[in-house]
Amino acid sequence: MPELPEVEVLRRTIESSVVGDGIESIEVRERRLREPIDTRTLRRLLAGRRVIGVGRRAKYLLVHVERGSTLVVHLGMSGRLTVAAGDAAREPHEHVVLRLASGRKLRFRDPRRFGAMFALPTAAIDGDRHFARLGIEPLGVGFSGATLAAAAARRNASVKGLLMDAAVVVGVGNIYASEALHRAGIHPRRSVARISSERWERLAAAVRSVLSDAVAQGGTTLNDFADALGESGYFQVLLEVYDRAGLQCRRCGGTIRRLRQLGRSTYYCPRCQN
DNA sequence: CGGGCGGCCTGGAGGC
DNA sequence: TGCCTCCAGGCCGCCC
Repeated sequence: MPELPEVEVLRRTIESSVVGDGIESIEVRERRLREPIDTRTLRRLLAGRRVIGVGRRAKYLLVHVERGSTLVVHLGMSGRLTVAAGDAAREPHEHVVLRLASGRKLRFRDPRRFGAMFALPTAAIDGDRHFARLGIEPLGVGFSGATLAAAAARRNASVKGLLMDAAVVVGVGNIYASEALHRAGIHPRRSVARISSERWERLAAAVRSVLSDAVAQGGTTLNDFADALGESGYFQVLLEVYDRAGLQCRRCGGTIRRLRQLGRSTYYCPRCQN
């Protein structure tokens, strides 16, 4: 589902459309998400307050409201958070509706219910169990090949496993891990113990470039990603390996292969990745 | 402690 | 057409 670029695109569209608007009321129709929704806390911390900013940490969207509270939204695999007219017809799996002072509604849909929605004091975010163990932001300052090399010390995992470990670097899921490794020319199964510092730098740069290119394209829409206004992304047409098994590598002409790794599909080009 | 795997859910695609 | 199986972008907790 949504990885860092999709959540960042959502952040920007939510920010431009709801900052300044007020949350009038909160209706929870289905509380059984990955974590059950605590409706009373949502109402206590959010109702009657205006949205003052929208942030993101890893794949979590942070909707900051007046008087020091934050609504946290995680899209899981199939979640969508969209702004709609107040009288818009209810959509399937619309679990939470926030009525806004402008008359519109912010609605959360999630067919698979792998998502999460909760509220907490803004000052408590860093210490909260969802955030306390998260690693570095790949598009922020300080992320480099040295970050990855340091995390690789005393480990023996595959490089793809390291990239997808949120305690090391956040926001990189199954699609962008495959894409970044392809850009860097590194085989996804390569042990982290056998990667030179030059390759770590190349990989960190590839992670950064693939994520920022995806943000610029509005994210990747394979099935259900859409931003706050319901717009799809376009990065899927620029994917070099993901979901392209059997097709030609656009860089070297080799044939893209799929393998099973950590229970997930990994895509790579055996000719230009080693 | 690191790392691998199953489980949580529903829907869509593809095979028979 | 219908039924079955597999698969999906995340994350947590359990096990070794």
